[in-house]
Amino acid sequence: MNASIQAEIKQTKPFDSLEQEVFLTLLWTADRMQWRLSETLKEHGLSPTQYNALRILRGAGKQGLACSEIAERMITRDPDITRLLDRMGKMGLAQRKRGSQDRRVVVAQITNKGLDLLKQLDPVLHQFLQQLLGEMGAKNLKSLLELLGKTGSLAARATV
Amino acid sequence: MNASIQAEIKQTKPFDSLEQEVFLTLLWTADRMQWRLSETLKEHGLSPTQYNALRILRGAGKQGLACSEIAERMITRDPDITRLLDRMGKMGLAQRKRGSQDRRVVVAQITNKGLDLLKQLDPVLHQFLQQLLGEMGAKNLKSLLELLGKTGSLAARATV
DNA sequence: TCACAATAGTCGTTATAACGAATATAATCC
DNA sequence: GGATTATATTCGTTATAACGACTATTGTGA
Repeated sequence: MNASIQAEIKQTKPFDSLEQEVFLTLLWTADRMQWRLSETLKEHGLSPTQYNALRILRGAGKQGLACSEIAERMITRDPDITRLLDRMGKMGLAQRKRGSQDRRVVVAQITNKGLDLLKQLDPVLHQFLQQLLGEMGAKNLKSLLELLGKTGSLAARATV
Repeated sequence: MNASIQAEIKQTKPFDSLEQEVFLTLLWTADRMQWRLSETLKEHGLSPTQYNALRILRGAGKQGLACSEIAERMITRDPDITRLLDRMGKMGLAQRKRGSQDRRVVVAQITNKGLDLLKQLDPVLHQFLQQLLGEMGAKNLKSLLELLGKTGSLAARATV
């Protein structure tokens, strides 16, 4: 069944264990998907990280969001939100200001330019996802989601 | 079911589509797993990329492998194998030489030091994977593998 | 209220990744 | 067989990521 993936990573030997096979296949699949995403976003001058942050800022609305909150919501962790926002500020997609109550926090907001860019990207991304995963069908996608949920909660636990 | 993942990425709004939910969950899960792996490998002075390359070189045996072959087998794509091997060479884990038939190719081999390191890491990684995924059970893992196989072959296609 | 700890970001530095151009060698095609 | 194209890798450069140390601000407890 997974002969194709095994062929893709040109693994000649069988995997050491089922767990290893799942682990490698999961990382491999995610890496290819992220690559596809970055190809798509590149045409619009964004990296996946920047797109992710922009979506988060749009979701936060006008009141904006603290840097630490942004970090928590990122799909791919980025330990240095400061410079990520620097770059996005330079591109005119986001802006920052000191918090008024707690002057330690820096609140970031999406700009109108950022909103416009996202609006332009929404149908692009929708189509991207349909092309990438639409063939799977709802039933398979739901099963996958359920299994990934179990897996992810294990990966998120601090126990390992 | 996926309430926990949704909580983890602090997504307040529901996802735009099932495809998007699967996509984000997959990337998120893989990112957390890779992070776990890098924490584990860090204690031994390796990055996931280096570990991956080292495993590939071990699999290739004594005759070694061309740089381009290594690139194809990597779980996470790395466009610059040259410098990856530079670093691993500096660490004494790998060595390179020009191919004898085709003098364009550079063949890389794992060193004894590299083999020793991997031997030391094998049980560590086995335990890591058991802790990370062992609870899932064989049935779930096999289902996950099958679904990832379908997904991955879509992501690998050059069509999108 | 004053020291001390905790929190939120920033920034200097080093390491690694990404992008292209460049080099060297091999294969191919008049 | 010489020009041309393809292949394999290297390397210069820029961008981004990772790791810590540092600053500013707030909370806390004697």
